[in-house]
Amino acid sequence: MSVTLKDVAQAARVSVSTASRALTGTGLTSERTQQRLVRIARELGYRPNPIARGLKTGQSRLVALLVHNLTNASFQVMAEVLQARLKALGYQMLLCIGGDDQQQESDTLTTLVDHRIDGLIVVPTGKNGPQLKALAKDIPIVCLVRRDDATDLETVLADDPQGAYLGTRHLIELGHKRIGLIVGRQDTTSGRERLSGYVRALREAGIARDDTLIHAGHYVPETGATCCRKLLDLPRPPSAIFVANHEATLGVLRVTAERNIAIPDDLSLLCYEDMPWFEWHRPAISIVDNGARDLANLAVDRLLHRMDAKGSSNDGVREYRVGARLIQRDSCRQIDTPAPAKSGKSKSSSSKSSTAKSAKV
Amino acid sequence: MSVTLKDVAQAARVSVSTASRALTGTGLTSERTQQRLVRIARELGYRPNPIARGLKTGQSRLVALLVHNLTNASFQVMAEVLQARLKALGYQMLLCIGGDDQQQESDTLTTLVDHRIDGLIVVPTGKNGPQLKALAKDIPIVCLVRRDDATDLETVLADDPQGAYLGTRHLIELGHKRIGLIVGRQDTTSGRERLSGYVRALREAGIARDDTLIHAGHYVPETGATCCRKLLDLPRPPSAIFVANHEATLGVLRVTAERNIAIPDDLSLLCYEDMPWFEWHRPAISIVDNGARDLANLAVDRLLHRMDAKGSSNDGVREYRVGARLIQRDSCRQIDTPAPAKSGKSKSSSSKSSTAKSAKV
DNA sequence: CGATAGACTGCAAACGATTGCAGAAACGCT
DNA sequence: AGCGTTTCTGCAATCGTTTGCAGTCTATCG
Repeated sequence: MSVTLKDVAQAARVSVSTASRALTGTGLTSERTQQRLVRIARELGYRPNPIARGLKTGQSRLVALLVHNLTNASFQVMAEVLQARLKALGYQMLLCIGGDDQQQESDTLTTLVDHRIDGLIVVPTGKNGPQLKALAKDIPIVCLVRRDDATDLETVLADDPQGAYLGTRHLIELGHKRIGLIVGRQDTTSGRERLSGYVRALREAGIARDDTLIHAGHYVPETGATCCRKLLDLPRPPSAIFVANHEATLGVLRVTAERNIAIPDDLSLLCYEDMPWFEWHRPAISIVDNGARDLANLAVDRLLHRMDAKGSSNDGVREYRVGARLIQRDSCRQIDTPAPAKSGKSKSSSSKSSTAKSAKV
Repeated sequence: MSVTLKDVAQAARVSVSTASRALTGTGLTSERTQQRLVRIARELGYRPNPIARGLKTGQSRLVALLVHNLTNASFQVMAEVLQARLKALGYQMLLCIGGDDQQQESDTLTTLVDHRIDGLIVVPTGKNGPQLKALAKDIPIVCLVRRDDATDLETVLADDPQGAYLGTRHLIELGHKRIGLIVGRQDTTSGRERLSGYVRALREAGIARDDTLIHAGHYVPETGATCCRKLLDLPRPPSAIFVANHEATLGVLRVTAERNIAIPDDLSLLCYEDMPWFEWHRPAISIVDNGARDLANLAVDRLLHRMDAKGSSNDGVREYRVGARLIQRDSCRQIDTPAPAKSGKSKSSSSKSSTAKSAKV
């Protein structure tokens, strides 16, 4: 069907081997034939067959990204970054959705290695640690966003302790003393780390930790809602809430809307991770950005490095952190007065200028 | 590295050909050896090498899904559905992000055919019509969500005329007479079709079409915002807005929030396409669902059909529509009174029961 | 001028499967 | 027993590349 190396060789009246060498540019052919073959190949529209090549070389020029779902906006931008970077390097990215099912993820994994992918970037669910570990012997693997404790794979992570610290400190600087935290379960690394950052910021500011202000749960909207209710129902409710996950944010927004709580006037809201609609929301939601772009870029870098330095590639470093940064929008407000009695219905209306920045004066 | 067919054959003391036949189950081997080989293969952990197989058979058991981005939630669920279905059939799905760049999409396309994918499901951007057309001669292609007018490829579409009709009629039934429409550009099929559905519903209801109520533009938040402003600034603003795209919805929500317009009390809002946060938004946003799941399923069906009936597979039908359906939530309100003077600031507070359904009484 | 190194080139064997063809074995039939 | 069928098996070619090895040619040098 398509034109093969043999066709090119025939057209050029050379052997296939010469054609191969000329086109792959091994430098073992004369300048002249090399150029001639390149020209002829182009004229004929020759495209090397990656399957045949793969069979011989054992490489596929395929790199897989395995995630468990795509709903997280961070994954989307990471996927896009990876796609772009890898393509530029001559690799095709395979984006695979593992799903929540352990078995399905495992199957996908084996299919991928069957296809002899050259590298794998995976957001580990923690359900297939052993398999990953075994696979890592054969192909370069880099973990992204999460660490799999069952393995000692190289991992690229957001600096969660620092991000949570940054966010909390921001709220403290705005004058908040009672800051509610809705965080991930404490049996996950990210849950623990985000809590630790929060705690550290509090301690540095000399604010006593109040465990009634701290709620942990799964990263789903429902968690956000129930935790938010609990916080608001406290005898002394917080003046600010730090939601350590975008899914949970949905629940919080819902509850505050239901209770007619104005953000940021009645309550400041800070969120971890960005969503495209956050800046379109009214008020636009301030966030701690986990740096998805940087994460993705670093992940490719590490993976490529491993793919080059095949085998012995143990640099010692196993964990890379990329810094989080604060993006101030309109959902956090300076508290200057020592908190006047909450009216519970103080309609905030417009005044777009009530952002953290401008209120700082 | 891994165990090959030859290893299995040796272990079983048969030739590779016999082993091959036994394991692929061509029925040309004796029951006994067949079973024996299957057993041995399993014991040895034999996994056929798809690359080698592909080289010989010209098939790859790979099916690609090419989209231009992943931000649209519909694409996410479609991707998940396709992944699941295809995996069950023994195919691996390749999810590829074409991006906005025509060149990049084109490159991806050629890479895919280089890799001898068995089939392609593509959301056409319209930028690579000719290439798609050419490719269609070699591999089965099904277009999804959009039609590429430059080709006559088999296409699976949402029933946009019907969806828009459904939504508009819903608003009319709620008593709305002046219904703003923010729709896609009229040089796109979906833009035209959604407009046509809107117009038809109006006509059926005997409502005169008012072109000041109709605004078209790109599917981005900014469009939503500017169009929304124009609508609200009308001497006689609409009592309901139908936004024919989820991105534009962001802009609309922003503007209504800025202007302190209460939904649904001051303005009913209906949106095309679902987003995960729509039902968490307050008020939860009613939508016309384009049936992403059905679309995806139908697309696989069609693709598989083409892949089976290779070559002559021209059934005549080139376009499949899957029905849209209305999902009522809380953003549309019954208009019973002949529209009392708009106070412009009527704070709506809570009363969660003001949904379309309950207000119907 | 002849030897020899160096630069190219071609032959042929891989890579790991599938598959047409032909031979071998087993079987039934006259 | 002889023969034709049927059923199973193995040989070897093939898919489109890459690559070790050996051969050819040119050029350079003594």
